[in-house]
Amino acid sequence: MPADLSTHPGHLARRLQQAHTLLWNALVSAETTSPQFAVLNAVAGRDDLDQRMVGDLIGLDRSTTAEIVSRLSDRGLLVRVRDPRDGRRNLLRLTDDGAVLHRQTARRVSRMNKVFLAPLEPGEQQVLLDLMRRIVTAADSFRAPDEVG
Amino acid sequence: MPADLSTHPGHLARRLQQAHTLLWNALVSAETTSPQFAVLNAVAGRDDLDQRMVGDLIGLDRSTTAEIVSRLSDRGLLVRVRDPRDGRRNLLRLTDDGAVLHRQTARRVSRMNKVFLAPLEPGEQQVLLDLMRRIVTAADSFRAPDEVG
DNA sequence: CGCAGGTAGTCAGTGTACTGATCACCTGGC
DNA sequence: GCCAGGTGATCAGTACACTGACTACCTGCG
Repeated sequence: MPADLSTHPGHLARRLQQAHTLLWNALVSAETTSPQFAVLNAVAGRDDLDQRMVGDLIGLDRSTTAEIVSRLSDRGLLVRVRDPRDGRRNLLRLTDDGAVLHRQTARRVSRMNKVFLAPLEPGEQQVLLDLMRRIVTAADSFRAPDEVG
Repeated sequence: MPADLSTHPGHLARRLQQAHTLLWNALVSAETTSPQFAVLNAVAGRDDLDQRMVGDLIGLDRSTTAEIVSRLSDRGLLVRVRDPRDGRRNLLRLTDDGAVLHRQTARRVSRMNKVFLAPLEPGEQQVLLDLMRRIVTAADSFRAPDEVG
């Protein structure tokens, strides 16, 4: 009677993310989460991004981005500055601590990604990333079909 | 300076799940979430499962399973019965409403899965599911390395 | 200049998802 | 029969992730 969830891409995506979180906590950091790293990474080396732009870059809505930014800011990893030229925007900038943590974390993340994908052959790893990317891209254009006019 | 997240499997897994949730709300149900369906699906056609077993089947910890069960129970879709033979366990059973909803939702889910995977060729769809499954399985045995003695 | 419409941020509310602590209950050994 | 250790459920706390409502602010049109 029940359906076999191992043929359901949504279920597998959830399990995949779950496995990733587990490995992240073990090999990267238990303090800085993967979405937090995504924010640090987006802001790294730039000084003109606001929260909305960061959210767009990494695929998060405004509310969630604000929460994550607020945690990073509490930890002194980045600062929120009101844009003097546009009073609506919060410009985000890494602090020195934030830049150091970003570099350190980035190195661990790339090691972790290797372990995460290790059950697959190198060719298969590329195929997996490519197929996931194509679904995500297709869904993005489904979400905002404005580009084509 | 910043890393390219489109080569990070964890980031792609999050985006994939996000795309899935969007499509689920549009094509399956905005009331019943995917994890809620997973619980209904696990319980369907059985009468001897407790919360722990359901969580193990679908890959959820005890706390999250309890929360989801509690929401489904509030909506009258399943009942929690104390096992008379083991006072620790909550046996879960679908109500008639729950069984009807499960069947209806299952049909919509299988349609939705086709749409979700539509950007890929049929062969590629199988490859994607297989590669995701292999990572998840490998992570499961990493988590609980007891089976082999 | 002044206002209409759009935009960035925040807030409230809901729903996963986890850890760690606690309680109730069962089981096996004595 | 009792107690030590294990197990199922619950609770508190933290962190995503979304929608919808609201505020502050900018921009362009008249």
